Amino acid sequence: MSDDAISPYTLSTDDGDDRRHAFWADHVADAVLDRDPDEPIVVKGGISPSGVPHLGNMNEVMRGYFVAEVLRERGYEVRQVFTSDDRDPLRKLPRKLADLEGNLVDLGDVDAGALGRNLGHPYTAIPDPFGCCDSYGAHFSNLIQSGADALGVPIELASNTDLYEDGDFEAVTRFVLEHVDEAREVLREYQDKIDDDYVPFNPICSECGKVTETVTAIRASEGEVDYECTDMEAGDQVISGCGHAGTATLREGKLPWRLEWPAQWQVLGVDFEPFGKDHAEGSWPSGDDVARNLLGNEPPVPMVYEWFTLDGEPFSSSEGHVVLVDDVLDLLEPEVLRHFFAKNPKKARDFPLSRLDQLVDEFDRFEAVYYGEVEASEDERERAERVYPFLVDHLDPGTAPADAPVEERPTRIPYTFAAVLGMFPDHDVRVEHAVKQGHLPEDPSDAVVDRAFERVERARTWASRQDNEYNYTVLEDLPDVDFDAETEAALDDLADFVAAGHDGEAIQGEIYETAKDNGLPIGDFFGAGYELFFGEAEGPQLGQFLGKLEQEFVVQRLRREA
RNA sequence: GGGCCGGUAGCUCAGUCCGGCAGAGCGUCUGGCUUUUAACCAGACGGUCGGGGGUUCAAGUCCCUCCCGGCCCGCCA
Repeated sequence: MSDDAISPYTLSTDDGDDRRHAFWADHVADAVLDRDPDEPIVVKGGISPSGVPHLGNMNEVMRGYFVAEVLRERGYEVRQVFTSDDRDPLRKLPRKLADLEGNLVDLGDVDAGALGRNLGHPYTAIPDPFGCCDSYGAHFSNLIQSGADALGVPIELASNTDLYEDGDFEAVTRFVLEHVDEAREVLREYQDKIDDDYVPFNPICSECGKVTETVTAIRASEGEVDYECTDMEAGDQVISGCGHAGTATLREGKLPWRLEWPAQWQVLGVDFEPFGKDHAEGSWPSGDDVARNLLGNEPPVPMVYEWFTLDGEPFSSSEGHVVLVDDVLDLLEPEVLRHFFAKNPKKARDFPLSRLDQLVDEFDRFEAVYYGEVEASEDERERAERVYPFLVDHLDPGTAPADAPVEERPTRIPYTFAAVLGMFPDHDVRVEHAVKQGHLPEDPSDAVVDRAFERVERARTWASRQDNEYNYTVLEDLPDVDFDAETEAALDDLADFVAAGHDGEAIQGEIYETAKDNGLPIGDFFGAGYELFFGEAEGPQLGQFLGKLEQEFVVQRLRREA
């Protein structure tokens, strides 16, 4: 490894002066600008379109985005390029796929045989299993693009296949093959398999279409190599070659990853690139080395980000433990999700679908701190003032709170209260409750209600998908019930208790008392309550729940009056 | 085994780069207010800053060491 290799842990490094930033992206932007980059400054990310692009993959888009936006705010022209490494060969069949709407689909539900026959082929040369896009690679690239779109991030998607076919990679590929000895020498530091016959170029077999590994002759000046289509090991299985011996141009193949990444930096002029921690100790040092000591380039400013988990478990496309951006945006507003990605990339975090309310509450506070509505520490305020404008559409980055038009400030209903509102099917009832609780102004305009109630729909979807304690629908009208005399008496007693004004905990206790006083088995009494309010045999903790509803409604329903 | 990143209140996280009283929200508890409340207000409880050692007038922050978790250390990407 070269001695001047730079640490990818950019956020852990000293600026070298007294600059102190509330936002990590400012720290990175400083590091980029210290290089005196030419404009447009290029921020890159990229993934292999091998399967379902889940929320974790969005780090690759969002981490770069915030740096790009900070640079734009400082007056620089910035391109955010995203490479789809779609010339990579399919090495194993994914167990789960996703259609263009983001719905997960089992491998068995598509033509798995057609996919299996394409092992070893570039993703862009494999038919789209859903038949909707030009290729397998294009299909999943589209999903990445729509994820970025949904979060309002303008990326320029660059297909590796196109970069090869259009000749953008030709010069650097030729250079590598002309300096194959030096290339081997650099790579040998990182890979055991580099012998004197190793050629860092993988031609695509003209006969069977597979990405091959055996180059038998190099004619760099003529822009050609000879190859033999030999067997290829992929994990624990072998993808067999067809044995064809042929000739390929430098546009008809690909560079191996350790060279391809630095080649992208050179061809696209990349100034900054974030990447997951899996690259930190592996391909980053080798890429840095290749860029400096083989290609003679300065590598981009790097930044390692930690991975996050989904409900405490690693993302796993194959096991279906994934969530896509579109799924998440059914549950919370884009700005809340952007806030999640604006947090310190050095920390491994959980994305808790089960506790999304906490994530939303955190954002609501962050927003309130920005607008100076709540007390906060100096650090917290500094961070909110700097970061918040990057999260929302209604402010430009760099806007100080004093300059922010207050009338644009969104009305937010606390998330769990929104979930409670969601239990009522009737719109007017929802509004009534929200106004009464002070979460909406008196006589709110339709526009204010519509905007605030977007969260009600989301919270309702959340309750339904999580099937949690908010996933119930309150019956608007008295259901057709027929209780015995004891039950009716007990319900009347409970109604009197509620009418006297007690909180949920007290009501819960009283339910037990009332049942006992009237000689009812407690389970039957709870059942009667669930029947009355939900038309179901079971429900949420009843006392707590009734305490959350409007008293008059509860009393009338308990008395079977409405 | 080696390298790297992380570990702060019950939960979610700021604060570590640059040493200066251990912080916020949620949750819990107490009280208040609203002639109803999950709302609102006030307060309380809650900590071995993973453990230990060192430097310092002063350490969550710097140094050493150990523990735990993740990533990397064959190929691929």
